[in-house]
Amino acid sequence: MDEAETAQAQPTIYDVAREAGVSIASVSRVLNERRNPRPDTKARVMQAVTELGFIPDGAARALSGRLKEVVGVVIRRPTPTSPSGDLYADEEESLQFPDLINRGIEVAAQRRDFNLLVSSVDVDDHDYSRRIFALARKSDGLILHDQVLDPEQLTRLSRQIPIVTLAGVQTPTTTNVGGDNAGGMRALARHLVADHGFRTLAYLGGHATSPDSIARHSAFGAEVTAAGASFVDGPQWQGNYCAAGGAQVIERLLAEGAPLPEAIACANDQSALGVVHALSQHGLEVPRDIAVTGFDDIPVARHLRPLLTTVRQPIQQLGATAFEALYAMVCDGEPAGQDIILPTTLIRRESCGCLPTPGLARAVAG
Amino acid sequence: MDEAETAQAQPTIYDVAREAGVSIASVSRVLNERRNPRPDTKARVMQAVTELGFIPDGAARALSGRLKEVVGVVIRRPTPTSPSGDLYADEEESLQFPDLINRGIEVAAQRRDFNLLVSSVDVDDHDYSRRIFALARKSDGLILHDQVLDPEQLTRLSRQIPIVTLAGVQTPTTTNVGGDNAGGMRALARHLVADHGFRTLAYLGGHATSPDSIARHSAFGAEVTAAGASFVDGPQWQGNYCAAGGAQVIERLLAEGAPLPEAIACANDQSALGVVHALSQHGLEVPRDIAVTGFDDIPVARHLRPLLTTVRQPIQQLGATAFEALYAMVCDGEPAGQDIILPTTLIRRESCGCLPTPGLARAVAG
DNA sequence: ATCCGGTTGGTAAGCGCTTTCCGTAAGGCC
DNA sequence: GGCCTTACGGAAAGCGCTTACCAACCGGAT
Repeated sequence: MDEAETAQAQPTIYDVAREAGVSIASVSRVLNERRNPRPDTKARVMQAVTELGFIPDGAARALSGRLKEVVGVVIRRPTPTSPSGDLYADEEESLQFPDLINRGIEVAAQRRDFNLLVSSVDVDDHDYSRRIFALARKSDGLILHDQVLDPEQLTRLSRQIPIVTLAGVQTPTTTNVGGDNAGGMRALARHLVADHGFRTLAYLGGHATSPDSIARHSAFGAEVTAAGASFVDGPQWQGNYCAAGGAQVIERLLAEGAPLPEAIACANDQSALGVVHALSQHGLEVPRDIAVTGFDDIPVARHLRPLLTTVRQPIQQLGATAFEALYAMVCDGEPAGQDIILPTTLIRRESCGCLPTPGLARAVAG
Repeated sequence: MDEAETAQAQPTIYDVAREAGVSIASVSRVLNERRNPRPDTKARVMQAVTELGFIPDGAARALSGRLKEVVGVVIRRPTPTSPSGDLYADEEESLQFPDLINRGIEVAAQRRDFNLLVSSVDVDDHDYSRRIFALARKSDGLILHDQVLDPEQLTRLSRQIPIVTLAGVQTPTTTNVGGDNAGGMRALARHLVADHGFRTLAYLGGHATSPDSIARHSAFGAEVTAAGASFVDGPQWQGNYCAAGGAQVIERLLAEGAPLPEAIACANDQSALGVVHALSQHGLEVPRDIAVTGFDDIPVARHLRPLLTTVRQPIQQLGATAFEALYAMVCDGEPAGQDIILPTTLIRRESCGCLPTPGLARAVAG
């Protein structure tokens, strides 16, 4: 008999109770530290627990009125379109920013004994809302990256379960957490115009509907104009937060023979990465020929040549803050509808034309 | 009355049944497509469901004998030691390889309506095993990155729940999924020695206990020696899979005035990244002065200057394969104890001394 | 010794589902 | 029309846990 293989029998609380010669209530009380059981009861239970390798079933605990201790996280997976060949084939799958956010969420969640339940959706998935709703019922609360749900469904769902959005917009039933887009972009614009003297500047966007990208766009444009420089704008500057998208914008502009501005502020670092790459393919060197900047300050930005000038967001802290906000809603009944904005910092490195810091490319706060 | 705020009442199957004028059994049958209910019954249930916005509770479903539809994933979070200053402060938190694996798992899981439940552990966490065990009881099966559990506990846990390891070793009760370390490193060694004529080569390790790193080390060393070149080895070549670790190894060697080999094969791309960075800080240029290679072929490797020569693993496929193996164990009772090895490919780019591909840095399969 | 507040353990209800087991209605055949 | 087969709906059990609720028991005061 090959019972060694199929011995997937997980001990239940009844097994423990029988083994310890007590009732299941006592076992539960010992495990949850309720009502201070007598030392010898506690000892016998603990021994039975270790002996049997008992771990309480999460589903049963959750069902019994308590928390699931799970926070659902939804990220948007970019649609795999790779027009520029296989170079970017799965680059699009390297979502550094969301992954870092998730790590921030996870670290914060761990302190409360929560776990992350992750689901990704791609936009053209007709079925995405079903999956998000299913995720909702496996979780105590939801953290949504980007805009993965249309406002109507968001509202509906937020009546059933606490929701925190990242890079979304706050609603009466929903809390939002984000970085200070406007402040960061204004500082960047001032630096590029006032310190470097650039006269023509463009903003390379993220997703067209992204509130973050929209905010960055308008703050940058306004500040550039206010500083007396000219803001190059138009639909051809629409990227998608990915390196491939940034590269594509450059390729198109060059193919059309359009004149490039003196500086390009990208919606995020990944886009900037693609832009720098595409420019170098055409013999244009950053920052010698043109300045390029990013947003986020993802870790790899610190290993690129040239070192990327960017606006730093406290990425992990964004995630941690989102979790704490959600936790407060779940456990303390904290009301939703807040808008939490974390500060951003201009990081001047090389790609804007600042001189390389000799010896070590250490970040310089602006 | 502010009931608008606290109306967190999630409808249950009873509400639906009442609304539709049927029994809860019928509702369940409609939702799970069992026993082909009569059209009008189905219609009334469906209407009640949409009207109330009902979504079945995951915990209750799971408890009722079915699956949780959750796969637990444990990653090892590097201990935050940043000896080289704040440059690498949270670079260590950018775990590109694990994150890509997870994406692969997630995509595969989604096809089966599973979700990823993620937990990270850092090695010095005394409490890590409790957390992994808790995760186990919230999941139908576990996928473990690295070696996050000692063999004894692994065995114990694997008797209760199916486990697939990545980059571990397969055991009688556990299936392992990994890339072909030996094959990839042999091809790399041959290329470096035979095609480039390097005479002294070193391997910069990952974690000392990582089976992957050990396999890469010995395959590389053996092939280098077999090809007649000399293999530089020793404890000073111990990295930790992170850029910071790679940089540190170089810093120490240079500080000691030790002669560098002609080529350094790193345990993974992240290490190589740190190595290249550290070398350039000391005026050593890759590949002019020294050759450096990676392993994994993470997407950013394609944007580095110089383009990184590396051994490509099908990263996302590793994740997807791990999930499918686990799923087979969970649902079809597939026995454990398999060892699944996916092929690797040598990718010759620039950092080994190969000429840059003109125009486009496209991967060249070896 | 009797009574009484304070503890501690056991019993049982119930969380929201799935599923088995019946009962009944509907349809096919003689 | 009566009988058998088949199809579907409903009642109820039960998944593994938490937590009232209640019984028993402790020591101290009377």
